[in-house]
Amino acid sequence: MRYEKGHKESTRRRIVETAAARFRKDGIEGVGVADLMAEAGLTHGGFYSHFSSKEELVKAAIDEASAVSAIRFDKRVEEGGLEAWIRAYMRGEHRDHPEKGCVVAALASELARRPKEVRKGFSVRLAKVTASIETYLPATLAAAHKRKVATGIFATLVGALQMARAVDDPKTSDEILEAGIASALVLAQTKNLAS
Amino acid sequence: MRYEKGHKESTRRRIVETAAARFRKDGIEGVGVADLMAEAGLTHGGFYSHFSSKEELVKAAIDEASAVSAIRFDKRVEEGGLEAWIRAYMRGEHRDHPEKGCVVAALASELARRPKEVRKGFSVRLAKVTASIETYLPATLAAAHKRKVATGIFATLVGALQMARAVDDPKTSDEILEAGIASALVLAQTKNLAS
DNA sequence: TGTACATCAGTGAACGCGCGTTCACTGATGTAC
DNA sequence: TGTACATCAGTGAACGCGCGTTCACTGATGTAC
Repeated sequence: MRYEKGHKESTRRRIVETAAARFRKDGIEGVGVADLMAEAGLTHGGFYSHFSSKEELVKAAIDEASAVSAIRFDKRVEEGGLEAWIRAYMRGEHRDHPEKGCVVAALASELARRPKEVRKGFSVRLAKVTASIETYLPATLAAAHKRKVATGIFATLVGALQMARAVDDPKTSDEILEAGIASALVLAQTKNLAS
Repeated sequence: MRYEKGHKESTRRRIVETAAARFRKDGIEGVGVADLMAEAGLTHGGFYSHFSSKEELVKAAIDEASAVSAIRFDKRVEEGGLEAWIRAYMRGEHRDHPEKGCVVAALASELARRPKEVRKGFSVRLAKVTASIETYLPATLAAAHKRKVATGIFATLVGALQMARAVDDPKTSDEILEAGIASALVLAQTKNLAS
């Protein structure tokens, strides 16, 4: 072989990482295979020796982005607790750089239209993030209620980040981020749930 | 003129309404002009006597969908209060029919990538919905805090609905809707905010 | 050690297709005389 | 009242373009003898 061992694997990883960033920045349908390959320093023809279709890359890219997010979440929460993660998630930097950020906030509405296989990987990761959040909630909450609140916290952050990105006025956008922090913190301190 | 007065206006409205539904269902980039015109019972060539570009239709369709949502919100909240609206928003029927539902949940992540003019109309509507929610929050909340909580409630619903749509398992999806209701209700009953 | 051959990641031209957009045209009706 | 003409919403063929995908090819290297 003319390339050293592991060369193909590292090329594949480079394509997946490029795609994970570009999909979050420009949307899945907003990025073409040729465009992506050029950004990875390759020509488009070679794409199909790595993936059988664009959809297969979509799945790999979402899995990759989810995994990286999960690792970053765990690290942040270990260092500073749930509140530090909430504040980090709602930072202006996160809003302004979707390509490096949460894949749920960047692609949720597009993800709903993808084939089941793509959504499967996403679901698994979502469950893990929610489970992690649960462990940081007040002990007074019943187990079943912890799950609900954890899901609610994540939903609040995802919704707020998306709204902050979609709004046209920077001041309003900043206010939405602040509102997201305040609301997520209220949920994080919930002592018990009705019913 | 060979068509009765107001004919063109009603055709235009029909195109906008068709677009408002299809964009929410299949995404803005997932629906073509020809496809849309056929669904409205027309041929694609006539499109440009109504709109100067697809982007102009996108703006009109989002304004239309936002206006209809706002009216439905006001009606629901007048009838049954904030809790009734929260429960209606988080219904399985809403999750399963994005084409008739909230435009924010259906398109938020795509909207962030649209030109400023499109986002402008969206921002105005978002502010109105938030202002409406505010009026139903506990009087013990300071005015500035009402805004934050109202934004947080809407963010929670939007995020939860999107997650419920993206997840691959129906049971998990139902649980997310329940979590969205519980969390939004916690926020709706917040008596005061720290700081 | 030197030559012939096999390997295979990556190349780049070409494919059919659907996109947004343009434009010369149609034909039913209202208006002018 | 009857004929000639103007109007203009809607038609449908055609445009250039970029998409995802295919495929014959390249050329640097490892292996066989």
